[in-house]
Amino acid sequence: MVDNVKQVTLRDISELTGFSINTVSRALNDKEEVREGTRAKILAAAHKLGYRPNRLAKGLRSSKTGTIGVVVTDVANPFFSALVKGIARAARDLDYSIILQDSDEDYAGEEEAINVLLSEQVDGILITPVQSGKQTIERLSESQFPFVLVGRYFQELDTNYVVPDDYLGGFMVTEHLLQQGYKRLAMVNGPLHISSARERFQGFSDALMKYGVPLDESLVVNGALTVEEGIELSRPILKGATRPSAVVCYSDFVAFGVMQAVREIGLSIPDDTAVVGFDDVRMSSCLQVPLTTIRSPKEELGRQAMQLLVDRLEKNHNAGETDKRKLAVELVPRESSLVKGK
Amino acid sequence: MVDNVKQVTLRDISELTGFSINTVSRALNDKEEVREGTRAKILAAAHKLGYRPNRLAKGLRSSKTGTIGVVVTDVANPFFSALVKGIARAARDLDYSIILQDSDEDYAGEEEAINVLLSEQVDGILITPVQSGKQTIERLSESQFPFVLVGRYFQELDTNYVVPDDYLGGFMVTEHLLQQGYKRLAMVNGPLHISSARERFQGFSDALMKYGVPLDESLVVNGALTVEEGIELSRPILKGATRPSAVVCYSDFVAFGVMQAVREIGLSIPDDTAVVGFDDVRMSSCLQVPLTTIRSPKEELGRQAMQLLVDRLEKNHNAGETDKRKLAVELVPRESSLVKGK
DNA sequence: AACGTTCCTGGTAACGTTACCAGTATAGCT
DNA sequence: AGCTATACTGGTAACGTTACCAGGAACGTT
Repeated sequence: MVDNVKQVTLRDISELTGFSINTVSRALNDKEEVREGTRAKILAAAHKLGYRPNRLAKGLRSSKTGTIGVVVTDVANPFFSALVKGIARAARDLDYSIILQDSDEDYAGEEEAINVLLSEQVDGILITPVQSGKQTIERLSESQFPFVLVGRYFQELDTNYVVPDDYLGGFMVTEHLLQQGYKRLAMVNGPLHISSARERFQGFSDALMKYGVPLDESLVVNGALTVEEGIELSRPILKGATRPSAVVCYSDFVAFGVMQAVREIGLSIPDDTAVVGFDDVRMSSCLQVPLTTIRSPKEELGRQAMQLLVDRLEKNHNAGETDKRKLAVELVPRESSLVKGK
Repeated sequence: MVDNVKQVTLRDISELTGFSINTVSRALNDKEEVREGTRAKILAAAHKLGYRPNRLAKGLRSSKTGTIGVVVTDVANPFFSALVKGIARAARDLDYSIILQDSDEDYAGEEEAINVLLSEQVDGILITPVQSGKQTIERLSESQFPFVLVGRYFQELDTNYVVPDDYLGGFMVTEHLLQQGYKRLAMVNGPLHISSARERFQGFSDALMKYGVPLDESLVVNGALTVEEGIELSRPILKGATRPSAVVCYSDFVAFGVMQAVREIGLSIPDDTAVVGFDDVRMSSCLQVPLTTIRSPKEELGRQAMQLLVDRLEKNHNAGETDKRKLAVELVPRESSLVKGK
């Protein structure tokens, strides 16, 4: 029940029941050394008054706030909002609160966000790093402050992280195209400072190698994050001399842009040009030509990251070693890459 | 800079500079009664030590935490994540933090979320109410706790709110269809306990009346929120005896579902059946047949709600009267409702 | 020179909670 | 009955901050 809102304190319960504040505190925190009858009376009084512990005071005294800071690069992006959803769910289950910060894919913003979170005395931080710099994360790491990277990581840094297996994803989707018979593969990739962009490219290129198909560097472009960038960056490739028969995109968003560019030129999907994405955003299956993509377990990434962080905080669970997780991804073949008649 | 992470206190600065804790506090809070030289020394020391105020202690003492609670029904929904984005941006600008809770479109979840937020001593709450019950909000209202409803509101409750003009949106999009020559209009609406569903329907029905088109109740169905529900609920209507020539949907999501159902039956959009949505989610323009929709100013809703709340908190700005805002929406006509040759 | 005024600074207490230690009462033992 | 052990309870201090009041120095005024 959302009872009255003014602060009810241990003191009020103490006065109502006649027990000291100490006893009241112990009773409410399930400490053992309280007589059952006493505890019952106190609990009843607490309920009656609508007692709600003051987490500030609790946090100040015990230096555990039960609050986790979360920094994402863009909440409005469905990938990250799904991640946040997973984090929020896990937080509720584990009885933590989350303070959300949006870095807007900006390095200074990330730094500022972390500072605010530290000022808020959060117990730990979950962060999808911007990755245009790594000092911030390095500092956090050196300071021993508990944090977990989610969705992106630094290969060269020894930190906890929970990410999708982007390399394998890149490999799988490329192999899929090759098996479908597509030969001239292009890639409209994200900015290379982002780990997932690098890994997906690596998978892409390794798959080509495995199938003996040479990598045509003129068909690879980097830096696309949005629909618009997908359109802009794919145009030159699609209009170039050696038109690709299939385009691997950094994300579903970018794929939407590429699809638009393809149609703009008058080509059809998938007959003239196959397009594949990454993430499996909700809408990708709703397109008239549904998008082939790699499904990453978005909510699960958030859930596991949260769980990992809390485990570290509460159990001090092998605090020495870092925990690095790459979650399995899944190829979701749809029409945008299916050869007619197959 | 993300400096070292261990807590630096006023005490540390006090010891380093030789001034008392009080003076240090005053200097850092820009109080007037501190000599300039003193202030400079203190600021320098604070910077050197990497001082970061402890917001718990600050909040405990001053009963202002600089933290706002945010409750949404589903962060993973692009409409709400855009809203959160706006809130997060405004929060950063206004120097507030936000604690995010996801009620999962569940009434008990909402109640729980609010209780947690109160326990966190937030200064105020922004909430998109679930609306399957209103007691929670009523209690909040009675208790005088500062809060603002965002995106949804209760017509019968006198509270602050910032919502899109759903009535007008429903009216505009319906009028648009009628002007395009569509006559047999269906509506796949959301659950009627949600204010926006009721208002959009009202706009729909008033527009029909204005144009002298009778409302066919067999073409109206309620309760759709997701893509799947859009598919399921529209099927009977589309397969019914009196097939509609156009379908007004509760949201873009629902419209995606309806579009799928339409194609499934073998009809084409917009020639056989026009489909229009609501919200203008990012992807709606990327479809092969781009979706006509009503654009609601999602980030702006969040921004204004935050601004309103903070104004109330800080300026105690006409605390008596509630502030009710309906933001303008915009018709975005696209192919999914454009008659050939027009 | 004595006085009030202004400006700056420090001391003390408090916000609500919990940790630690000390105290009291009861029970169990000889 | 007297003793120790046990079970429960209360007192005090502290977390880091700010509000309030008081004190002291420096200055100008008469």
